Amino acid sequence: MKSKHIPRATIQRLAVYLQVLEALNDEEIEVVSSEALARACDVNPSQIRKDLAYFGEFGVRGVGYYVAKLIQSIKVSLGTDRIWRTALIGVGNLGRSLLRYKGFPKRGFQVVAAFDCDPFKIGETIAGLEVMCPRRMKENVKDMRIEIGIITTPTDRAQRAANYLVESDIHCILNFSAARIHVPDHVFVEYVDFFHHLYALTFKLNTSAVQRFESFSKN
Amino acid sequence: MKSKHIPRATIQRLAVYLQVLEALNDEEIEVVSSEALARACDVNPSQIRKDLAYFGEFGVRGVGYYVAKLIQSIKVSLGTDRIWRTALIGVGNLGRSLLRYKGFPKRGFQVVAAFDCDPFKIGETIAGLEVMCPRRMKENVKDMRIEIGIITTPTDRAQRAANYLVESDIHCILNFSAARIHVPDHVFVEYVDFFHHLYALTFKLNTSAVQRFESFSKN
DNA sequence: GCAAACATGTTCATTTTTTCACAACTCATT
DNA sequence: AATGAGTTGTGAAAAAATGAACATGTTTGC
Repeated sequence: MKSKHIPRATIQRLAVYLQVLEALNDEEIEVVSSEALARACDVNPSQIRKDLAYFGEFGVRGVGYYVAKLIQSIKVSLGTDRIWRTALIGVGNLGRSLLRYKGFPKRGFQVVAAFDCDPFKIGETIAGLEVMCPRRMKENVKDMRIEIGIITTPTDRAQRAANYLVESDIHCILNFSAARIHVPDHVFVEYVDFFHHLYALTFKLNTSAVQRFESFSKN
Repeated sequence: MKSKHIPRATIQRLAVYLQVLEALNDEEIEVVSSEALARACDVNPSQIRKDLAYFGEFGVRGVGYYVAKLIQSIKVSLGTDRIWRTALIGVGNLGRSLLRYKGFPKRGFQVVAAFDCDPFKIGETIAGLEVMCPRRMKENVKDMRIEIGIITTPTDRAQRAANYLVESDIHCILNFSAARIHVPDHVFVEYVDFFHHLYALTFKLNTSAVQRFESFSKN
């Protein structure tokens, strides 16, 4: 395997494989073929083999993939074979929900600090974390070894939150707000918005409705 | 423009364009060029022009795109120039948060029914909706003209929820649970999991760390 | 020990997506 | 009216992703 650029789509699929493999593991299934895994993930078997080949040779010819080992290999490939320490900025409804969410550690993450610029929220304790002023972010990021920032502010506060994060030397941002944010080149930003998925659905509904209409008109 | 298959990536980008355009509209900017929009969305200008060309000719040569008109055109293209009626299944933490979330109408959606199989939850009223038993789903879907189902159950209940939806003649499912669900071919499913985005970040962090290490070793 | 069945890793052809480059068109200015 | 600067829509080229095919390796059964 030679080092090469890895498609973003591959990373997304790896996340899916991981989820399906965890389910297989829970069912105490020990070995899986690319074909069986492909059926479960609704992709092409070669696709899976190729995706995995970017990172190494994890399977056994004539046998398949050992589920537990493959899970571990994918976690290493994605970088989630350890716990990443994150900070959350913006303690509104969404922020509070995330702070109270128990599922982070299982997926390789931990929220270790919460920030909000609202003086009424600063000092409040949520899920064991004291809400802090963003002005104190830089020192906290350093002291607490925070590597990822999660923005859950309202749209109009997102850029300021991003600025605080960048000034605190964080290069990785997960942005739940509706704002596009501008950061230096070396900073990675991922945008989360479940409406995008709803749009994908309405688009399909729409076009399939149009198709039905058109074939109806022709007859 | 001839009718052709439209890439999924195009749909996702349209959603981004829409968000940026709404922001421009709020700033009362009336006209935008593909180049300016491209900068804001961090994509290639021709990409934008081509994405839009799938659906029609929305711009004016020598001028650019009229923001308000383009917003409307994209909404029509995505099918969100109206309100879609959705039902939510699974009234846990996430389900409750979504039911209480005020932002649906602005994005073209409305949650008009909530289901849960827990007898202690049935009858409870959340955000003005009475939680109902999934066994009553089919009649409700018909009566209330529900077109999209949103699954917010625990992982092990997701498939059953999907079955209820399919039996109720719903062809569109947004699945927030961690389970892959199996449905007939004519049913569309979209999966929402923000950890996938975190994985994309840790992957990049990991590889850029490796690269730094490797170039350090060489010197 | 050998053959048959199985399944991976990888190459190669195909398909899809992105980017480039430019003709076509608009508008402001002279 | 003509010129020039600006911008779209689109065909062609380039790049990237996908899928099929097969050589390579493993296991089972006889």
